[in-house]
Amino acid sequence: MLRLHDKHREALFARGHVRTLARGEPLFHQGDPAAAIFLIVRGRLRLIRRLASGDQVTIHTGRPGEMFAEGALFSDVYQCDAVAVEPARVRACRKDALLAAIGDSPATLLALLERTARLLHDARAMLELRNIRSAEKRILQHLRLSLPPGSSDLIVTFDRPLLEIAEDLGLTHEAYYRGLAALARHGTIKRTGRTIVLRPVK
Amino acid sequence: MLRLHDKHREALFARGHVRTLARGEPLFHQGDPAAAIFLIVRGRLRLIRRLASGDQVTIHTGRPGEMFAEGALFSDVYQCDAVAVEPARVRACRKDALLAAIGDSPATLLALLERTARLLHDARAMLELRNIRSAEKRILQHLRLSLPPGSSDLIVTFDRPLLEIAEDLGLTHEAYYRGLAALARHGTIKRTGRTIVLRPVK
DNA sequence: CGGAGCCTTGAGAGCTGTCAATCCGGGTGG
DNA sequence: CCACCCGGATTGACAGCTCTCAAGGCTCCG
Repeated sequence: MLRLHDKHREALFARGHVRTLARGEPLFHQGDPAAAIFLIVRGRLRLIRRLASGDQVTIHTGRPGEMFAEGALFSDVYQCDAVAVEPARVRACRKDALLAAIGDSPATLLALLERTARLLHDARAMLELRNIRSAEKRILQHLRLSLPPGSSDLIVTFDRPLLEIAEDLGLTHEAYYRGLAALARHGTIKRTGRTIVLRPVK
Repeated sequence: MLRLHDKHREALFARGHVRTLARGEPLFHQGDPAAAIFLIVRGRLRLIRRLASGDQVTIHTGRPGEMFAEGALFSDVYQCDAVAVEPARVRACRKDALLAAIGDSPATLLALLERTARLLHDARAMLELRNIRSAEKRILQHLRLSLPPGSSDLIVTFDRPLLEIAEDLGLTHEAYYRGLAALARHGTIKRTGRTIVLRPVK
């Protein structure tokens, strides 16, 4: 879930063992010794907790480019099962290697903390977005949050299918398209493919 | 948003300036020099981002016991406005004091990273919960996640109003009560006040 | 040319939000 | 000591919104 700066990430995972998984194939199991953390190269993986009650709860869904199962850094065994939602490829980084690397330099550790804090911030912003019940308003606020910070123009361009954006927002893609269409109809936005221009609020 | 171990927290905030806020009163403004982070003693505070478009988006809502505005650690100025949602009291910790404290000991820094990673984990689990559309299933999965880990019995006891639990789950309290009632009707749970016993799955 | 994703729109049903009313327990002030 | 009030808990009725299912068009690529 953490995402290091690119150079650090490369260094840590460059020599790592690569593993290819079929749909539904497990990467590790709850209770296995926590020996490594992973970088997702392709596909999506799920962390699934098996409970005393006998059933399971999905804890997280990891995407390409993200670090995965970094909770293992702070535990001797994996706390969840990890399985591939779709055909996937991951690169492993042994835990001891990573701990040694960050143990060397407090600066690296601080950078890691910063990035984690930022991810936490993002996750919480996402939760706050989901408190908006109306699809149209939620979509609009998300667009506003997606504005490149610092820039004064009001243009958002998504670099992945709107399908996925909808999923992030907790909406079906149909509801998302309809919401965008409604916003465009009211003149609040102008859309061309994945590029959206917001109308300033007076 | 971070939450340090209690002793550390006490030490850091013990001498901190205390500030009392009325409903709607601002704690700081976007663009102010980031001089301190806060511990929420009472009430709830919101981080609100003012956008180039002219309107605002809520980024986070902080609760009593939580650290607040710790993003300020990594920025020279506050990125958001902070206002009290209700009458509130906070304790400040100057940023330089905090940085000095964690600069002294890498172990403290690592502990802080661990806690942040855990909060990130929790936030993402919450997001995953919200992907469950059905109120009844969402409530049930939340109960399962709320089981004290390690214990083999299936009892959850909430230490705050169910009203707030509902809010966390993104449901109205009415929908939450109805969901609980339905689960009890089907025999999936047994409830007495804020204590709930889950039925094992077969 | 054909297929696979992605995008788009329609119609209908079900679920949740909203509004409203009631009950209960605890705390407060007269 | 009692009356009152307030916040939490609970349930009913209804409207509205989103999900689901379905169908069709688009673009890119083999």
